[in-house]
Amino acid sequence: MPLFRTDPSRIFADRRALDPSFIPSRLPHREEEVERLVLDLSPAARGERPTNVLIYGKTGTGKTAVTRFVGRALNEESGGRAKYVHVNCEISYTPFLVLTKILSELRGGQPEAYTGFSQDYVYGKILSAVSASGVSLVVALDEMDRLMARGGEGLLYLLLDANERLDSGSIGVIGIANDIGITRGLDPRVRSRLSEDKIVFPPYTTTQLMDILRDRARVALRPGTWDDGVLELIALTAAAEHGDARRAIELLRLAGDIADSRGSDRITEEHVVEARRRAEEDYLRRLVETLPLHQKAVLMAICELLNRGAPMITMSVLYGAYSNIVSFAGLQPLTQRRVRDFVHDLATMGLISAEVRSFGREGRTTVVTAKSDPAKLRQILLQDELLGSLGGGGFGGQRTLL
DNA sequence: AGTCCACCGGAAACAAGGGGGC
DNA sequence: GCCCCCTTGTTTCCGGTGGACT
Repeated sequence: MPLFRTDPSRIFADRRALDPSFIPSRLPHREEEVERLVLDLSPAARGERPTNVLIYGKTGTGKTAVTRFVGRALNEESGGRAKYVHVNCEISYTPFLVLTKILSELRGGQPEAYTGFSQDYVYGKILSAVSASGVSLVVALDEMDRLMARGGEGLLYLLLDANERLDSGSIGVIGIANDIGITRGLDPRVRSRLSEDKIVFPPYTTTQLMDILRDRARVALRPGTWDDGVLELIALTAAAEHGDARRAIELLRLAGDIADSRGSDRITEEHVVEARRRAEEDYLRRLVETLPLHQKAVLMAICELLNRGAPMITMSVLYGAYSNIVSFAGLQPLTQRRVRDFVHDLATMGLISAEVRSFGREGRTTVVTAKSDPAKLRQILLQDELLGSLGGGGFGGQRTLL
């Protein structure tokens, strides 16, 4: 029996319509937000400076989709008077990378290497490109949160201040962030200039998610392969997780894939349940597999301590366990300060929870507890070449590393 | 009220690596 | 070949600090 099916899909009519990057022709329940953003950017369409705007909302509330949607229209309809550039700060996560991304977009979208040039040089090139063409440049900084820890404020200052230095043309900024508190601690001048307008994207409700899913299903799936019951199950799942539309669409695609691979001619609730299980496991696996080695070792130490029924994992206990594991592997342990950062990172990812607690005379320290299933984590960690080899092949049973 | 523990967490310095200009 | 720029990951340093204990 062949491993792959080559006959046309029984489920999908156009699977791309369920891609995360797909921009649909209409955005249900975001009409107001679209209208508001259009209003903010309309000066740019006439070649004037647009209103700077801050956009807030949790993941999957349509921030990126709305901004791209409006930005694309701006590029198409302004007759070259405006140029919209969308920067994903997950990828361009330093001021320098953002500036080079903007410059290469201004020069036609070909990625160019600017390493070795100074930030000032790239900034100057942007200013002269804008000035020479007289264009209204609109820069959207998506996932701006990522940038703030790495000198994002300086970049914002440069972009917002650019208009003072331009003879012709202008620059407007759209800041897109998950956290509403992102402007706290910003220089008041930067903050007030950036937030000339603020748009908050509320989470989608279950019924709104249903509408979105129905829209997508009509384009992406063959008629008769889905029903409202299936979509509702997906919508309920996503609504439970702060109304995340991206996740809802991903689940629909995965459920479709599962139905397809089983040769079914329709998506059932069973497929959705299976999709949900796989999505969770994939997420965990991806997260853990991409951790740097020492961070994996820290996580492994936590799993081992829990495995041995350690009553409480304090920083010193954890550091001791981590040092053991790393030394086993013939490596030099990193300092406790660094491990502290790792613990903090793991907690941010939701893999563990870490809480600073004081014990009076016994001092103050971070206490770590499990958040995901330690046995499952351990299973994934043992697939790492180095960590897995520590048990001498037959590892994975009851033996521990400590 | 003051002490003291066991770290916490910010900041700065440092090392190494990738890359360009001259 | 040397110098400069940017990035990433880490170490070093050090001024806090919550709350049980005296």
